Amino acid sequence: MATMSDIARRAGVALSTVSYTLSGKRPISEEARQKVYQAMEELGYQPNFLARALVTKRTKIIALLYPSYTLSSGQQEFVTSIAEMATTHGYALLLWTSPSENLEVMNMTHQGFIDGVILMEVALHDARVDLLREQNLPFTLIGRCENNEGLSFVDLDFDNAVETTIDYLRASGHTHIGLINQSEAMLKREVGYVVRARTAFYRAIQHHGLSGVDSCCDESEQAGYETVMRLFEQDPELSAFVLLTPWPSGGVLRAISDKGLRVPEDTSLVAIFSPRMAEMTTPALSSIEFPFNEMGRLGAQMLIQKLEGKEEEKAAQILLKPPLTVRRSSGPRA
Amino acid sequence: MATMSDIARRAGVALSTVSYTLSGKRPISEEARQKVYQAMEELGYQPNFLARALVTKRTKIIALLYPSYTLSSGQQEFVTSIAEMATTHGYALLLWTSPSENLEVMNMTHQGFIDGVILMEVALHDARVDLLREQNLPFTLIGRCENNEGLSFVDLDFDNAVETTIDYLRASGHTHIGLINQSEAMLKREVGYVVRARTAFYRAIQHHGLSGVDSCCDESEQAGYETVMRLFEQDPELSAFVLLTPWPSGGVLRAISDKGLRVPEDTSLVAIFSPRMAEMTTPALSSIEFPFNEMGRLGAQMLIQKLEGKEEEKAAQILLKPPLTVRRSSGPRA
DNA sequence: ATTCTTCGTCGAAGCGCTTCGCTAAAGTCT
DNA sequence: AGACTTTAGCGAAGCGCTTCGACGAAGAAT
Repeated sequence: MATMSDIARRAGVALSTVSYTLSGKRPISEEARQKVYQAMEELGYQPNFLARALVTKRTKIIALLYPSYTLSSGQQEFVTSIAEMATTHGYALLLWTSPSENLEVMNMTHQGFIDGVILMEVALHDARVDLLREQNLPFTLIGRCENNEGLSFVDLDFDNAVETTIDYLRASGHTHIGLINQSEAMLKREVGYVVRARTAFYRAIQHHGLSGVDSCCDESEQAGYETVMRLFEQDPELSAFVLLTPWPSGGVLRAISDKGLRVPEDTSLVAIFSPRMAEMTTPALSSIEFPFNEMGRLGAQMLIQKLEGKEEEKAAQILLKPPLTVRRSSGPRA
Repeated sequence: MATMSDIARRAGVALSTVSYTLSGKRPISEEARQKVYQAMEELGYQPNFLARALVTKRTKIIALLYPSYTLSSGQQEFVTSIAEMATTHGYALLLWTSPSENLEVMNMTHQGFIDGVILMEVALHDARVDLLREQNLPFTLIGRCENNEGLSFVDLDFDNAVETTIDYLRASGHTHIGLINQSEAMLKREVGYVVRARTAFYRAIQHHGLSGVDSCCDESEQAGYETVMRLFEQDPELSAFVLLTPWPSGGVLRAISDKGLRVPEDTSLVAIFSPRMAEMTTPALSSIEFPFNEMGRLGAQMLIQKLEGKEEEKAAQILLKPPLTVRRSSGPRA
């Protein structure tokens, strides 16, 4: 690999001249510029970003920090839109796992490699936030904590989403509603939207004088089946379900069908996840249009602005309220 | 941020002594070791990986290189398993996009930042392979080219998968079969499995004296619907479809249903993609069990072995032949 | 007692780049 | 013509680390 000093020698100029021709931070004569470019061409020069980063303290890498080894269903969909936004702005995306039980790792790893961080699966009380603050690393959240003072985040307004859903179901004549939430593990970790969805669910139920039950559900077809069966045992009069995780959907439908019920005539289903997922089932699921792409893009954009712009802008806090799209899985109670 | 020289000063030892205590590459007295650790503690020292990498020429970062901005359906599922394997071995994963029409980007970006590369959506003739070779960057493929001499790859044996599928359908009495392939764009780019699936399809059709039609299909419900309708126009006697992309599945089922046909009584469906996706539809799709996790893990492992081990092991070439799982979407022709 | 080995430590070079301060040469102004 | 600015380019310092060679002080061997 040719280095700058190779170029300098070959072009017959000083090392710094080469650097300045590349960066354009000082005027360079046309003549020198030509010689430098030619030398670069001949030697197949490629700048070493590591060396540059060591000096400039900027790597143009941002990290996507998620707590477990495997991303939970929804979170995966953020990745590409974040990566796209990052790439567009000349940043690369580093996937960074920190098992939430061992934050030590976060300390040691990648010091200096990362310009900023996007936090996923944010918990109500998230130790990572404190750590990041302490380390003085710029970061934004996709999701939010309980106390969000001074934090930049983009999140879906789950309270609103659940309320909208319950309103809609109530208006369709449903009085006994089940909530099928994310996994037990995520609830235990107090991941923001999981807790919020649950709370909002019971608040809305109570507010309208309805009757509701909820359950966590793992990310598999079978779990969906079992969860529905269990909920029906708790309340045989259930006529509607709200789904927060896509993978169990098939099992949910199977269980309802096994119960001798039809969707949407007897039982209504409303999903709060990616529309692409909602359209895979038969019948297609009515759903709150979870704007993964927009959220990912916004999160990345907010971070990049922090990195590029003047440090002290106010923390941007964005709460999206996507509409409900009615598909084939819901309707008036027969 | 405290640096090594801060530690050295505080501990009253030489800079190099600090370095050696950390790396253990030379013996250090217990006494010195203690002083160093204490100083590190007091100053909250964290090593700067950038500086280290500049010297050692290793960043412990591997890149996942994909050709477009957005990952196509299947590819997404590799990401987490690769990330997991990488993390386990102390590597981080960088998401790296190179629009296939502009490989220049690959040259300039991230020189020095990347120890090795995993290539996704490999085309039969893939310019990126040449480039990577030229740059002397270690890499492995998930997928494969036409000529794979000297390449390390892990791929699903699509020829075998398609043959197995056609065999099964034929044995079930189906004689007119449709193939619903990935998008036109991917076929045009000659992405390996897209081309191979198509070729293998017609080879198997011909071999058994069946009749077959194929079509590309974009990644949406609507596209699935339209594709099926189009294929039925080409051959009204179709009684089975092979699916290579999950998102259109809902639309495929809807179209079949609109035609007044039932699955599986009238029409059989077999998928070649992730079982999780196959279980979302109703009825759940029979499918070749695409081993995303295993492939991702193997791909990452192969690369890491290259990076860690002796340079010159033979290129590992792994071709997986997963079995067909029959679910509810297929059966004997009525 | 003298030489030969280890052992623990130190200083300095160097990875490939950016950037600062300086200096000639050339251009501008009275 | 002299003083003053501007322009283009040079050399050197330094980013934070690894690693090499050297060197006293012990301990082992003769």
